[in-house]
Amino acid sequence: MKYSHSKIEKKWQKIWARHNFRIWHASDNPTKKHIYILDMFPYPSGEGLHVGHVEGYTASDILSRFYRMQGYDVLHPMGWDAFGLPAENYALKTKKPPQDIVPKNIKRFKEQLRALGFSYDWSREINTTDPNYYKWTQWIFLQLFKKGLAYEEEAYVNWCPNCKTVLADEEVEEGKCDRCGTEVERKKLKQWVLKITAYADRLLKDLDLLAWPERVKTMQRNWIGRSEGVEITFKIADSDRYLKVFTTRPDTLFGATYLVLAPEHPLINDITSSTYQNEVRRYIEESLKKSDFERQTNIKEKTGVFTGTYAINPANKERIPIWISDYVLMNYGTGAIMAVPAHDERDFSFAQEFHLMIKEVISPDGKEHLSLDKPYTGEGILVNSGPFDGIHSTIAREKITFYVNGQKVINYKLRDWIFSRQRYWGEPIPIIKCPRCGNVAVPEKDLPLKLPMIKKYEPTGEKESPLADISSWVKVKCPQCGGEALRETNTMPQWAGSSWYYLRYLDPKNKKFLVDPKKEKTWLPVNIYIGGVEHAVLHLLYARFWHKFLYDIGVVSTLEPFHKLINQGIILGEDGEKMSKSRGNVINPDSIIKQYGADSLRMYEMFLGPLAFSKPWSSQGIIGIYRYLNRVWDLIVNSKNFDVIPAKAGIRDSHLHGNDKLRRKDEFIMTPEAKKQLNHNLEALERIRHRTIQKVTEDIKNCHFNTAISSLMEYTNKLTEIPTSYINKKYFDTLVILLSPFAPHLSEELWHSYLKHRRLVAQEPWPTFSKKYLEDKNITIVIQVNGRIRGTVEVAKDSSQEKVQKEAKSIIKKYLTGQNIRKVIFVPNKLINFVIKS
RNA sequence: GCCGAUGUGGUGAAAUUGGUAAACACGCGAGGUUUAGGACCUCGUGCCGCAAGGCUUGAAGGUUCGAGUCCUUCCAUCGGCACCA
Repeated sequence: MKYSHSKIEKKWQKIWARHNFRIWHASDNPTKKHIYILDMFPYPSGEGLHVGHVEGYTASDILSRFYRMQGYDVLHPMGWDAFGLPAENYALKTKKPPQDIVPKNIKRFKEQLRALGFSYDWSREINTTDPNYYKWTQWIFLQLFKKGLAYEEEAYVNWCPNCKTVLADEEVEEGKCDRCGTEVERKKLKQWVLKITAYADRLLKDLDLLAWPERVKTMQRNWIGRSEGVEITFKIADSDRYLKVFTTRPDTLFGATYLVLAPEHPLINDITSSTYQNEVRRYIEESLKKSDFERQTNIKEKTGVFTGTYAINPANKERIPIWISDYVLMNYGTGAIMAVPAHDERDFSFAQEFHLMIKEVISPDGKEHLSLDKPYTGEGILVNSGPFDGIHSTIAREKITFYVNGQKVINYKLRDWIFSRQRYWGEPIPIIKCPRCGNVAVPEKDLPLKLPMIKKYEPTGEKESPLADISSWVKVKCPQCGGEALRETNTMPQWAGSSWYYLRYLDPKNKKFLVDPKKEKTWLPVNIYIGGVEHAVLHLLYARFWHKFLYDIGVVSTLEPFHKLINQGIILGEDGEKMSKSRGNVINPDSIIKQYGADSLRMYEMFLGPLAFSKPWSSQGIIGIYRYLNRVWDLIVNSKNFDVIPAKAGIRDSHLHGNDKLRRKDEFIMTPEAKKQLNHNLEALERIRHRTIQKVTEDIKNCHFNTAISSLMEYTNKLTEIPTSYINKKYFDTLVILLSPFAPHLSEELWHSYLKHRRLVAQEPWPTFSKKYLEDKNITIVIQVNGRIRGTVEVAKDSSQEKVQKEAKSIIKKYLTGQNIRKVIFVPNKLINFVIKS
């Protein structure tokens, strides 16, 4: 019998699919040990599943199957993140509504996931575009609105002229739209904004609670960008106005030789002296035209303009000029800085450009230097700082802050989350704009506020979404005063639905509430969350924000949603480059499944290397796994290996051919050496079985799937060395059970049809190992002289030093003759090291 | 520039607390089987050397009886952030 992967896989997929895959359903039984293993749900694009999805989903499937066999109640759900631009853009291109396209894509994805044998609990399937789902997305928005955490604000925002919508800061990469690559523009627009900054501190601090990869935590820390500093007030000279600046280095205050305002700073009009007004106006116009990105690209060349006005440095009462420059950003700190060119690179280059005074106040060696050719940004001793001379900068920070009555403040780089999109395919924002009452929440009983079908969903390119055209939908009575009002026509961003989906899996059909508190307590937090690193500052930050908000209003009981996060690495093309259509190096999972089967694909991706590494695909490599599965099949089904030992032992079997060999397996006459070898192998086999169970168990727990597979191969190789007829069936049972999370179809087939078990292998308890079998009776001890290996000796386990030393000495006699042994280091069951004088 | 991760054969990679570096595979070489190719099976395969032996985990130091593993400095690759005062 040949291993026919496609037949076997179809057969078992059909069996698993009975009763909507009931065998994979989580039971919600509160008395059982439970574990929540979650995948980042896919965006069902028209492209279908790629090999990167397969990697993460296989890892989580192995874990799920493993924990089920270990007796856990496992929650392993799947769903669809289907709102957002890709579906809508595809709809525009094909002139079909997204409502038609999305279900088709979902169907394709679901078939592909099924063809890979993933053990999802499909009874909990969710879809972010389903009104029964987004009802609760809207509900969460309303709670944010009621707490004042969702509000409208007129601000400069990122506008993508191609996607014709605003974007969140997180969606802009190097000044470009992360979706289409178009350079974003700066537009002043009134937008819905979520106050994520109110949670900045908690989002930062609680990272310490999480078992996440360090780089993801670092990315979030950098993104939140907390910095402690001081606000210092400067008096404007010849005026009774004041100006606040933010600095993290108040110790350098005596070196502040000018101030700089952002071009958007509200005080500019009031303080600019009449002679400089034209110049200032021109400069501001120029810089407001630039996008944030343009302002940030030319880092070296500084531009700016003098206001003609001076301020008083509160430390030394010196008059210092006030300048305007676009290297100062309005939306960080106070939009104004004190410039200390001697100790800051940006201020230094600005001062050089405009010939402003550079005054040294921090010196690494405590001496004054006549001139600086570059700024010194480190700590040191204060000079030129009046009463503070000679004090170390770290101490002077406090003292000078107190001296000038500075206010300690904490600033964050994190900005509030711009939450409206001028596009059709998203959750409608449940707000009614009433000319009398202002923004009014849609009553909760009217949720979901359904997204209406529409003829033209092209983006308007204006601040309204295409929904604005449907007057029957837009015109509405104000729920508060009953007067004529209009609906908000903007929709939510793609990230809304994915910010809480892990909660809905717990209770997907609950009509009364987002999630039953009892179920929430049973399952949260998610124990293991697997997905790509590309969501580090988008989805993962947004979801943590919403979760913390839901915690505050009592919907969830844990501080954090995802306890352990695992990022799978990227699978590169065979050329070592990122897979892409234009490079032509894309590997299609469907064709791999067709050629080698889902089991081979799953197992190959796991064998490739550590889960978190980026690894290139190798079409030779998958053949290696395919061969291995064939060997397992042959071992159990065809028992091809039976003649190995006799052949080695010198029995001539050349007159036997093909199937004759199989039939004649019991007729071998063994030579004494062959018998001895066989007995030795059989004795070793039980220890190897236990060790393999231990290794595979621990490796799966640690997600070391590549080494788990290695030890399965070693175990299989050992079994192949012994004639099948001598092997107790339990050795094959163990192999198939251990293999089943990796290659479930093949395993079920062998388990059922050849090892003749009645239950599914997936429902078999995971095997256990016992300590007493883990170690050999005899142990090889390494013999070293001065730490260099000179030989080995086999002794009984736990032999005394005396005994080992005696034997070892005789083995490496030639290295010791005439030498003075100074010291002997003995590590029981490991090594013995003779230290001799040289 | 700052932050994070990673550097081991021809390739993907293994290696409890520091204790036989290169497990498991791919590739390659030789042989077997096969009408042939493919598939399969057996043996070999870090480097130098005929051998004895010596060398080897990005580089250089250090700690130790002993370092891929610990410490210091440096280099390279990948990823993230980047005028955030």
